[in-house]
Amino acid sequence: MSDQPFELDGISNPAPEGDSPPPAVAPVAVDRAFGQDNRARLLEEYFAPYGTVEPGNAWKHTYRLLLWLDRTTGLAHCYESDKSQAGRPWYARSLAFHDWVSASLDVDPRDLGEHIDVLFRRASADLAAAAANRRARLAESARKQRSIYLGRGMPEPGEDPELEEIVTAVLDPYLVTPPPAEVMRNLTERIQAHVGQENKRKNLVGEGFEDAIAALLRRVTGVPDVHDIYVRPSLHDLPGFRPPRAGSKKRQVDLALVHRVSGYRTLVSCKWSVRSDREEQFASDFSDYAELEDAGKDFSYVLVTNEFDPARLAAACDMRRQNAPLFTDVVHVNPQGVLAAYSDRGSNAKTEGGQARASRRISEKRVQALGSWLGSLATA
DNA sequence: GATCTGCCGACATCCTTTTA
DNA sequence: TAAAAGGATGTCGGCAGATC
Repeated sequence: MSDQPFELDGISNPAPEGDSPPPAVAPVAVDRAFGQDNRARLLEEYFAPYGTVEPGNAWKHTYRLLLWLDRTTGLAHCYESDKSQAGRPWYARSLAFHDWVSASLDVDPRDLGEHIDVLFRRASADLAAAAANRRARLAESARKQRSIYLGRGMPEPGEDPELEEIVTAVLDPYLVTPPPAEVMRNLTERIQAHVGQENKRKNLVGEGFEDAIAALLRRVTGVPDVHDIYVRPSLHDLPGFRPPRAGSKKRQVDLALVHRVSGYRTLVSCKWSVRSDREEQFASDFSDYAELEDAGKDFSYVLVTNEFDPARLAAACDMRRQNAPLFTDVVHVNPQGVLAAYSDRGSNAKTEGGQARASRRISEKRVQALGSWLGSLATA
């Protein structure tokens, strides 16, 4: 893959608002910066310079688009942050993964953050711009709303006395004069926005992962010629599935592929990460799909994930329905990244049961690489 | 002490209903 | 009829108790 042609300048540090006019926002981002239309626009922009995608590079695009740095460690996020703190077992694994992914993307480990997380950073910039526009638009009515309380000492929007106190207490020895109230308010608003930003990520990662995989499917040579690709379709819009009974909730699937010649159907569940409640959902989803299957023909059920937890990854491989594996294929963005994390040299772990089990699933190819799955679809 | 397991909160979007 | 409000749904990571 060539060096990042996608323009990222200015994403991380948008200019402070001040008196400057509100920034321009793409129309699709005005109300729903994280919505599917804006995600589609951002993906289109991202992939435009590349044209088609080699299956072997699919994981690089996925990580450039969606992987992020854990703010508490500065390392590529591959596990829950509380267990990834320095000195704890997953810190060593996070270091190993960060080292591996930096080398594989051919970037300096210190600069990795500038090369990944494109989708979230772009959508967040749109969100901030849209919020600035909205504030500017509502400023006049806000002024009217506050006017009847003039002189009553009403708090200003964005004021956070506790946070201001922390900031001024720390900086006090270095300040010649206390910052003006407006400057402090602007600072606390920016700190709050920065801290609150991480909570929004999961809203983008979820469907953003599905969109990114769909975008790759459409760009790997051969796949769109051989398969019709559906993103979050209703099940009954796919051939061979019937609508649910009246009054029952309609069923959706994350992604679906239908072979253009044979009509063979592949239902895909995309989950960036897995928890046990989601594992249960896999089984109940499959049972719903099977119940609504109306053509009397087989279909595949595939999991695409970026889960690093060995127990969860192995469990997904081993889940069964009746006398067959639940998932036809378990696809990981890059199993080599998982193995790199497990191979950390600083770990003092005593038990390796889960890791050994997950590693075995990878070596047996039960966990398949995204690239090889895409390649197999192109030739299917 | 490490790993496994399950629950929960924060959030955004999307769809439906209500209000002006 | 358009805008606003309300509610449902679905996403994920964080967290903590249970187990090994």
